Amino acid sequence: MSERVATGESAEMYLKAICELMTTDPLVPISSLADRLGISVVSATEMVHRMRDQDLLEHKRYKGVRLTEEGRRGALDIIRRHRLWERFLVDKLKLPWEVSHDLACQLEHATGAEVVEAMATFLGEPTHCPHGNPIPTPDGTMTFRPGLSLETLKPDENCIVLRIRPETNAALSYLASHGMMPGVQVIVKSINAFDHLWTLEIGGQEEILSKAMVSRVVVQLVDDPTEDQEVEKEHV
Amino acid sequence: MSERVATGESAEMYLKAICELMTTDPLVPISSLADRLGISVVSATEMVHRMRDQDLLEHKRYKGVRLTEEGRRGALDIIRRHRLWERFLVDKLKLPWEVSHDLACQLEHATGAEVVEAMATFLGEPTHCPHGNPIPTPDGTMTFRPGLSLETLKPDENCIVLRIRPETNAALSYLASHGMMPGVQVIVKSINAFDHLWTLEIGGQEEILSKAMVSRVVVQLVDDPTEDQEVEKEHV
DNA sequence: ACGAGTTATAAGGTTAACCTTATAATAAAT
DNA sequence: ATTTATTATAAGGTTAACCTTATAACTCGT
Repeated sequence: MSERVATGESAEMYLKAICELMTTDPLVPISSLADRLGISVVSATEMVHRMRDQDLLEHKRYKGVRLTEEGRRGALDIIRRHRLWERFLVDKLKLPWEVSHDLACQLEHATGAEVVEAMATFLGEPTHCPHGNPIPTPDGTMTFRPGLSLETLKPDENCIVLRIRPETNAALSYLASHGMMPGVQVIVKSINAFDHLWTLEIGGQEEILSKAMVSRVVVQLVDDPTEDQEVEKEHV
Repeated sequence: MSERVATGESAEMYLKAICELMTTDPLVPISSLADRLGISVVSATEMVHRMRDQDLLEHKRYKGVRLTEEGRRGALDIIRRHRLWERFLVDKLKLPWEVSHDLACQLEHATGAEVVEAMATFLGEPTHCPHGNPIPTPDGTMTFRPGLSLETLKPDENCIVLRIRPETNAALSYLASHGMMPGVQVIVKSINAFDHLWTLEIGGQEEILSKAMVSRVVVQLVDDPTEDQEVEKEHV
């Protein structure tokens, strides 16, 4: 993770986007990529070709795109830079949790290895970003804390938020405004199967969220559901 | 100094360069500009035209370029961002003094007002960069500590280094390797008028520097030249 | 006041990263 | 198996920021 692998800011954005979209399927359709980056499919295809020529990825026609080992290294490098900047912005500069993502997007492209590693030391080698996602190590490893999607829970189940994912500013702001952030306790109150609305108790407050939002939250079950109030005190 | 005035990284570099070259003459020839930015005169001229159309500067044919009020504001904004990043890199990340300039050049373009001001607070509202140059205030003021060029001194004169200027990585590294940095005491030992070499005592070490390098150092005279050793202890 | 040297402009080229519109190839679903 | 929807490619355009080479305009020193 020492020398920069991608040429240009743009390629870095592509690598990061592919990495994020990879979680559902390792083969990422160019259309999803274009969609996420807010550019046309034609432009994305062009860029994919350029990146294929640089051995950053493979392209299976009509199927999608998959990172090569070199591409994966580059992607993790950028994600490391990104998440370290997020930690800095939140922990040191006390900037709001929700805006740190977009601000880090600017900074991540302007940071070489020397600065990133000095930052990591300065921040105390953090392992997770403020949104709960793991920070890749310099040797290219990224391990998620085991958890399950909030949408798999049933009413009355009790959990702690591990992370929000994928990270986009709009979603982060929205969830933050409902108190949804890593470390917070959530209890499923009821699920309306008809219009897909979830009523949740988030850190003691009752909130209603759509299934789409609920599906972005990864949690860890709290096995001991004796008295809600008691458990809450333990964990918040 | 809130909203960004310049379009693109490149324009920001031009503004900064003009501001630095302005110190000798308020009318900066395009050729000097091109020289400093390491680009062709034709390209610099093109860019100057674009920036003139954006009212960032005026161009007096065959004379040079002068910043408008808007351009000046933009330039000071970038210089503020740049010098705050330098302080961060040196003070917090403990990166070497000489490399901080180039690293800050990357970061300065990736930082909006919110981050810069949060940084300033975090750093304790510093007034000078690690090379001794003043950090502009958010309202667009920049005041130099009064000083004189080291090249105006005579043998046996005694001074403290205030700043190095203009900042370029090569010059900073070179001067740093000879112990020349703000706060250090310098005594002029002898000046060879023939090949323009200056023999100096820099922080107790005898060093030889060219006139070109000496001219980049701004100092403050030490009025009390009783016993060199004594004075040194007071000031280092 | 003229010629050397500087400065500006004109003309045409390059690259990266985007765009639109139109057509062709393939996958998936009836 | 054929239609529909997705995906890819072809063709041509745009913008910012650079480049070179050539020519024109101007300044300044003698």
